[in-house]
Amino acid sequence: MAHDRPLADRAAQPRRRPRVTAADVAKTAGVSRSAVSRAFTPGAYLDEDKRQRVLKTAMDLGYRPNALAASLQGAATDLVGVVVGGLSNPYDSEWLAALVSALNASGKWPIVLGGQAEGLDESVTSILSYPLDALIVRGGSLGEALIDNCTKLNIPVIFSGRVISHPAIDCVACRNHMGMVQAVTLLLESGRRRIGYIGGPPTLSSEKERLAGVVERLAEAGLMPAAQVTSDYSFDGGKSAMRALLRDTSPDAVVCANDAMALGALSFARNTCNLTVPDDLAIIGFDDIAMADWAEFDLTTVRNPLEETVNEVLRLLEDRLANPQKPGEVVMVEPVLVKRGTH
Amino acid sequence: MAHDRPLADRAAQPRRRPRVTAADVAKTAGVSRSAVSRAFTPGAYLDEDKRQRVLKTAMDLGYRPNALAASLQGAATDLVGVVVGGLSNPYDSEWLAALVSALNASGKWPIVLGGQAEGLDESVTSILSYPLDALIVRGGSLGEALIDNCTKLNIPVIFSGRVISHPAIDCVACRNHMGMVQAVTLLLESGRRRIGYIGGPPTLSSEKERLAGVVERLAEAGLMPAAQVTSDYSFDGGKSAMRALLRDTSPDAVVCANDAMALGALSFARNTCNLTVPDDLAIIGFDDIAMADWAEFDLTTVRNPLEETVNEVLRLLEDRLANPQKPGEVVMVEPVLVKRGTH
DNA sequence: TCGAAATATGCACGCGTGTTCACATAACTG
DNA sequence: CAGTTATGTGAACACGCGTGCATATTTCGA
Repeated sequence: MAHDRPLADRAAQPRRRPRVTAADVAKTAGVSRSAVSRAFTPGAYLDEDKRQRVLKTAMDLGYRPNALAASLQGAATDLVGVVVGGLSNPYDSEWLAALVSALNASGKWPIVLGGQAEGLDESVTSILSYPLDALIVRGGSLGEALIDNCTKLNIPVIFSGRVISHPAIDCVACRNHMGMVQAVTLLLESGRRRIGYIGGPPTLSSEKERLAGVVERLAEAGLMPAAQVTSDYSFDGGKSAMRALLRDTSPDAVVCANDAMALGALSFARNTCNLTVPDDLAIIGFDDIAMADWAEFDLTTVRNPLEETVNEVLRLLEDRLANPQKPGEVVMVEPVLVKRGTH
Repeated sequence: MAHDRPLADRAAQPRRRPRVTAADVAKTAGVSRSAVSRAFTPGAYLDEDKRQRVLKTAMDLGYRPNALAASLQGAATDLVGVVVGGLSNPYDSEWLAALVSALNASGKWPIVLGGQAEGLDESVTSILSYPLDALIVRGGSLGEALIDNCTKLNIPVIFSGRVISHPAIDCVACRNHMGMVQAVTLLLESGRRRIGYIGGPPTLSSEKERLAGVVERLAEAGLMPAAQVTSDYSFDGGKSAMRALLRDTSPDAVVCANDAMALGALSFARNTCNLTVPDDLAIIGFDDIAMADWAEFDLTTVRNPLEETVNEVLRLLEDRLANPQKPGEVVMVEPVLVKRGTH
């Protein structure tokens, strides 16, 4: 911690030159500091000539109001925390890119936490020292413990990809169960009967829902999963899972909990096992990432609508900021079965 | 702008409950506000019992020091701006993920700008209102105009993927020219003579270097590019470029300015034109993104070392913060030819 | 010409911190 | 016990800013 550094050291260290301040501009332009502040405040009384002079001086000195100091007076900071787990899942990357872009477009500035799972809780704790306007959390990347923290700090939390039953929390999530029912139904209709499943980390609520969707739809048809393996949502994880799965059983279809694993499974089946997809084996994924549509893969999958999800997150954010006391809202997004060439 | 909102409206709008403050904790715990501050400051004189009492109260109330208010006293904010262009290039996504992860690990909090090109300059201007410790800029996503702005605001700038000749700016970049020389040399050695090139946006300095590497190495062998097309660093762009290229010429090898385009080109050549790679046509990319190693592609490429780049960015950042006045540093990263199955 | 309304401006305050400074108490020292 | 030193502590200040308030200047109507 910087605090531990003795004061003598801190003085010895070359201090960075301080930022240009409104007082500096005032002195240079020969006006009062209030005038400088007013020059940057639309609608404030200030002689037009003087305003121009102040703005000119500010431009020369490279001054601009310090948003943090301004926020001390109660204004919004426009800073939004964004927590995303390990970015090994391409869908998370796409989600992050879309969200960052959308936040920027509406004048919010995302402080991003993620990339590694370890130390994430700690990072979130640190970031709560900043007066964020809100915190946006991707899926199961975080425990529910932080909700209390945020509530006490009056920082609204918005979950994406996970439903939280809490009176004042907003969520956007996909109907995972329904999506998987559609996928399995498609397989059953084309005569598949030995259907395996490659799942993600079993602790995630979305994973539980997807698994349940598969199992229950199969049960409805009087079937059980032909095999079931757990992996980590990554391409390589999908490959390993497929290896394990094919070692013990010979399914005629495999449903994967996300596209990255589906692509890995597909790759392993084709290139290592010389299986023909979909003739020997059907594979269906979940998410519909950009790569699913590439000719090499042409993956049949369940679309987890990205644009709609991000739009809803932003709408919830704006609503929440406009009315901090409103009750929590749960938005469900409808999955769409995308039939391509692997079923 | 929020400023335009009349005061009456702002008052009518439901104010968010203010954050718990040190004064609140002091009152509740029955101590002075100074004591609260000291309780959170390692090495400050404070009775241990009292400190525990304060911390307990703070925990109950959900208090934690406001980092922004604290930064007013001259401390570092630990906020770092990160500017990345449109994230259509997967290498940019990988770069962002690695950088965010590394920054988090060293206690810096990245404010991310990117996703769309339009309005990026404007966004950067907005974000400079915050007292950032530094600004990290990816490649050619931004004009040099902002350097002046940042210099005046005393915000250090670090470029990644681009060399800037400025006395006080740090950069990390790959020897693009050398990388392309290696790629072309490999093709020449295996007997290729009709070598085409698919380039990225010609305004980028890295693009100019890569193109120059290709052209000059060919010239050295007494050759000229068999064809040359410009595209946008995306997978689909690579497909289109390959279509255009094959319409007019029949090269025996194509060098691509990045992997995403190379994969698109590879996909088009194989799936649409039924060409055999590498027998009919060799394809070499640049970057070595994760997908290049997938069995479907097995792309021969020039590695643009990601981990090393990010490590250097972080080192430059720490050095710069430790010594704001030190001269700018240019770090060159060595590309590595990765021979796989497409040459 | 005089009063009132409109416009322009400086002073002072508060936002939430960390830290200095002066002071009060406790613990030693001789 | 008197004198010095260690240990705690609260009041006060500064950080950079926006804004309420009171005051100074100008404009306007009668």
